[in-house]
Amino acid sequence: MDEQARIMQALGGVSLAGHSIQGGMALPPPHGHDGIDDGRKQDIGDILHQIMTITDQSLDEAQAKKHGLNCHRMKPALFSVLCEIKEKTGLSIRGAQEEDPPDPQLMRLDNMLLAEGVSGPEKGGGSAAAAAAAAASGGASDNSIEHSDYRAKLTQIRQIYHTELEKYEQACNEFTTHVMNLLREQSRTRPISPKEIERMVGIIHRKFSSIQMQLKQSTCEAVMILRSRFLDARRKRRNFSKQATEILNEYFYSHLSNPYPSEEAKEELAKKCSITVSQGVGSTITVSQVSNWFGNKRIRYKKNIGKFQEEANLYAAKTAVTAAHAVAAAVQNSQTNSPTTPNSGFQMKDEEFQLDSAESKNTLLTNMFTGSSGSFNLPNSGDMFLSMQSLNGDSYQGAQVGANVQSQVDTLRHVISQTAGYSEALGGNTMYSPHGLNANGGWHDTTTPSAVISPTEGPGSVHSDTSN
DNA sequence: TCCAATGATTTTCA
DNA sequence: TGAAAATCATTGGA
Repeated sequence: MDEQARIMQALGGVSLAGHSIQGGMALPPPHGHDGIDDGRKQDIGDILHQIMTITDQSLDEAQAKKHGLNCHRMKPALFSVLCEIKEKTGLSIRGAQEEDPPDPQLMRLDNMLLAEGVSGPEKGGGSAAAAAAAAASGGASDNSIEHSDYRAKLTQIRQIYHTELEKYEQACNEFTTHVMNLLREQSRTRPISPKEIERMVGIIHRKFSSIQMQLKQSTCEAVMILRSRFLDARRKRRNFSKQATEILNEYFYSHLSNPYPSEEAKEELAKKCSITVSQGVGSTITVSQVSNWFGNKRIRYKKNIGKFQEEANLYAAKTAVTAAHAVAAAVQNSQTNSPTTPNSGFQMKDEEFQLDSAESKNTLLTNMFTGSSGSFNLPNSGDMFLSMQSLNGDSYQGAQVGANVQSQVDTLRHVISQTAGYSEALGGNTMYSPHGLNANGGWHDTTTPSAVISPTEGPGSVHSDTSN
């Protein structure tokens, strides 16, 4: 109403077709009385009055009035004047509200959403961010589970963002169209210039862009939370299962002279640990975790050898017994498998693991654990342990071993007890002697780190590492 | 709640 | 680039 009143006031004194227009019926006539002028003034006053009071009337009544006004003979002239005035006012307003510069906050949000892969073309749902985080965590492929989780959540955010953005754009367009239609409709009865409509559209877009900003801000917050959780999760740890720790410890203590597993060995250990590990969904031990474990183990062992002696004894004994069982099983196997050809040698699962029958078993066993030359030579107990396990599997049945075998085991134990490094382990009373560490606190320099499975050999094959 | 154990990360070095 | 060393941070038992 105020706007109308202002327009009406502005109309006061404006010349219309050579006549002065007076604003409203209530306004006093400025000049002298003229019969014809009075009549016209009356008409204009009527129209304006009706315009002013049109909103106070019922819809039907207003529609009827509106129609009447549209058909009024003075309407076009009045309308053009009003448009002229409105145009001037509109221009001044428009001049005052020139195009806003791009909001830096919005630009920041846009850039972040683009960097995180939320907005812009889909390229794996923020794989760049995930890769960056992976690089920070030290292993690109090792964190694939976490990455896929991250990516899945980011994709979820992306989808929600795009759905909401679509809804927002739709709502914005619908509202703009509605307002434009409304203004176009109203422009028949009140002066609304195209520029004014344009300005109104601009206002609507600005209002909607604040909603868009909120949406972008919320999305950014969600991404930040997800990211921080993902990065924090890297620090979260779960203890390895007992079996996994045992496997790693067994390898460590049996390779004490050179506890540096090769990449293949690490992979094999990781695989081995993952089979037995039970830490819930997605809790496989990775190669980098194996590396971490050995790194920690080496440093902690070196720092406090005394503390680890008991553990070393335990694992050394375990390794020796496992080996003994494996050999006993092999002996048993040779006896049962080749009854008609006792001198043809015995063959185990692996084809490479063949022995010349000319050697007596005791000599064989002695050679095995003293590292002396022979067709069957175990380099160190570590390789022995793992190789034997893979040869013999976990299904070794002690009951199958007869008295003869048992005596072989006893012999073996005796032989092992004389082998450097494990003498105390089987003696029980004396402490395990840490070997491999040199005077400087470092491990002896060995040729190549032994592997669980040599790349050139199959499972269960025997290596020729004589570092022990 | 404390604290040792331990997995992970960061920094330094060869 | 891998390992050592230091450190952080969580876990789990007492």
